[in-house]
Amino acid sequence: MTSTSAAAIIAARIEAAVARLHPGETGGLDTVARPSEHADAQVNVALALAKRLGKNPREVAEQIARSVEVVGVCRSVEVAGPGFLNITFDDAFLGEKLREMASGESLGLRQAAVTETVVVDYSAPNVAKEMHVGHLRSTIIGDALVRMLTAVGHRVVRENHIGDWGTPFGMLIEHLVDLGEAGASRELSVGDLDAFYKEARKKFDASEQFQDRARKRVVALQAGDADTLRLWNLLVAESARYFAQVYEKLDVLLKHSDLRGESTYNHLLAAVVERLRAAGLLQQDDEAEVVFPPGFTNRENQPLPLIIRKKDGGYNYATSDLACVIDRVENIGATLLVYVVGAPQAQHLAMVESVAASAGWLKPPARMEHVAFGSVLGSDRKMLRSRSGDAVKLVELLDEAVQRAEASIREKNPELDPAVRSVVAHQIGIGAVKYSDLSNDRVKDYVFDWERMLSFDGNTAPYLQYAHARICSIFRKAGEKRSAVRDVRPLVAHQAERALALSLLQFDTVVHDAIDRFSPHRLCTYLYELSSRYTAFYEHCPVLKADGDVRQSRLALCDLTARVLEHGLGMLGIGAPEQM
RNA sequence: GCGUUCGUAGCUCAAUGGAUAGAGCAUCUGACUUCGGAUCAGAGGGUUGGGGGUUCGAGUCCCUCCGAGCGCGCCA
Repeated sequence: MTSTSAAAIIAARIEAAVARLHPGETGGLDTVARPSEHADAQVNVALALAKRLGKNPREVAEQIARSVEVVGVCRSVEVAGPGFLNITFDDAFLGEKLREMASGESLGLRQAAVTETVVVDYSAPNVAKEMHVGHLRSTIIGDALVRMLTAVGHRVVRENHIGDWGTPFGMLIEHLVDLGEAGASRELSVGDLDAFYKEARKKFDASEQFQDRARKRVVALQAGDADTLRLWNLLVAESARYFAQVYEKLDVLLKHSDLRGESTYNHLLAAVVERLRAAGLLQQDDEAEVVFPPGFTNRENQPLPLIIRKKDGGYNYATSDLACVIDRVENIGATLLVYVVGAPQAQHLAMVESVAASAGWLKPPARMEHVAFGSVLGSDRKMLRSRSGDAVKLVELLDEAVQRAEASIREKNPELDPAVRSVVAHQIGIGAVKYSDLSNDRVKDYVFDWERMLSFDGNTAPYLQYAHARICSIFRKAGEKRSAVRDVRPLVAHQAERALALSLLQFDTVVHDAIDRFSPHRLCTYLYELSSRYTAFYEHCPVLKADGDVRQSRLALCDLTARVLEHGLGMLGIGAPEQM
C-alpha cells in the first residue's frame, strides 16, 4: 500500500523534464527534492546540469520549470537565486498525500529496499561489575538503532557481548569463596556489584597469597574444572539478573536471551587460529601469534600487529572478536554487523575488520559498521563522574531521572491520578535521559544536564511528549475516536497547516536517512521540528471551535501528528503518554 | 612522535557541497476570562579556531597551523 511520496513524485517529474530537454544527460544528476526555507521544496539539478552543458544555470532552470509536468501536483515551480527550482505543492495534492499516509499502519514509512539480517552489538557490561554511565550511550543508541532497523523490516539480532571471561574472574571467584556462596549471592543480588568487585580488587592488590589463589583459579576455570565453572556460573547468573533489572528500568529491548558473553566463543578460538594459519596470515612475533593488517603502525612506525594468541598461549579479545565475525556471518547469516562501541575502539575494530576481510570471512555484501560515540560530560566538560570521583552508577542516575520527573509533574499537574503519575514519571524521566543522549550527534561528546533535559521547552523529550499529550487531550474533549478521522483528506489552507503538513510528509525520508547514517539524532531533530510546527498550528488553528469540514480536517492533522510522534518516539525507545 | 575525532551565537546544540549558517536556553518586547500558558509571536546576538586551496557555490571536501579529547603489542 506504500504510496509514492510528494518529494519522490516531484523528483521524478523533474527528471522526466530533464530527460526530454537534454536526452542522455540525466545520469548522475541530483534531482532530489529537499525541504526548503523558501518554498515547499527545492531542486538543485539545474546548477550541476548547466555546468555540464556549459550553459547559463538560470536559463537551464527556467527551461525545466516551463517544461515540467506538474498539473495536480504543484501550484508553482519557480526559478530563484542562481538556478534553484522552488516547488510549491498544490494544497489538495498535499491533503491527498496526508490521507494516504494516515490510512495505513506504517504512516508512509517504506520498508527497506533490501531486507538484511543485521546483528547489533551493544551495551556489553561486565559480569560482577556495576553498570555505569559508560554503558549508557551504547545501550541507548543500540536500542534505538534496533528499533529503527526493525521498523523498516530488517531482521535484527540483538547481541549483548558481556564481559564474562578473562583473568579478573580468578580474583572474583576467590572473593566469592571467601564470602561463602550464600553471602556472596546476597551481596550480588542487592545490586552492589561495585563493592564486590572493589573488595576483590583490594585483596588482590594487597595479598600475594590471594594473587596466587586467583591465578590458580583462572587456570582451573580455563581448564573447565567443574566446581570452578559452577562458581563462575553463579557470578554470571546473578549479574545477568541484575542487568535485566537495569534494562527493564531503562526500557530497552535487551533480554536474557540476547546475552552472548565472550565465553560463548571460547570453543571457536582455536579454529580462528587455525583458519588464520591456513590463510597464511598468521605470523610469529615475539613468541606471540599475530596478524599484521596493512596500514597500521605503532609509535615507532613499525607494523602494528593484531595479537591472536599471547605468548602465554592465551587468547585475547581480538581473537574472540574474530570468532564473533565468523559466527555472525556464517551461522547467523548477517550481512551487516553493527558495533555500538565507543570511539576509542576505532582502531581495534578497523584492525579486526581488516583481518576478517583478508581471511575471507567478511565478503561483500557482508560488512562491519562501527557506530562510534563520544563521552558523557559533566558541567565541567570532563567525563561525568560522581562526587566521589567514581563512575556514576546507572541505576542511581535513572532513579534520579524518574524522581525529578515525578516532582515536576506533581508540581505542574497536581490533579493527575497518582497511579498514572508514577507510570508517566517513568516515561518522562527515562525519556529525558534517552533523548538528551540521542538528540546529539553521537560522534561528539555531550554535556549531561538535568535541568535542560527535563525542561518542557526546547529540543527535549518532555516537549515532544507534551505535544502528544495535548493532542490526546483534544480528542478526549472532542468525544471523537482517533480512528474516525483517518479517511479524512485534510484541508491544507492556513500557513500553519501547510507547514505542519510538509513536516508530516517528511517522516519516511527522515527515518531512512537516520537509519542510513546510524544517526538517531536526525530523527530527534525532525520530531522536534514537527512538534514546534504542531504547537504553532495549535495556536493559530482552533480545532474544537471549528465546524464541519475544517474541524474534521484539523482533527485528522492532530491524529496524524500524534501517530508520527508516538511512532517516532517509539523508535527511539521513548514512551508517549496520553496525559502528563 | 604517528593516527584519529572534535572546534559553529554568552551557554547547549543543528545544518546529503546549495540561497541571508538555523534552533533552544539566557536577555529584551508583545499576546491569555487558555481546544492543557508545561504555550505562542517577535527582537538583538556569528569573520563557523587561524590561514591557504578545490568548486558556479565550502561550516561541510583537500593542505597547513593552533587548541581539546581519545588511541598507539600480549587488559577488554
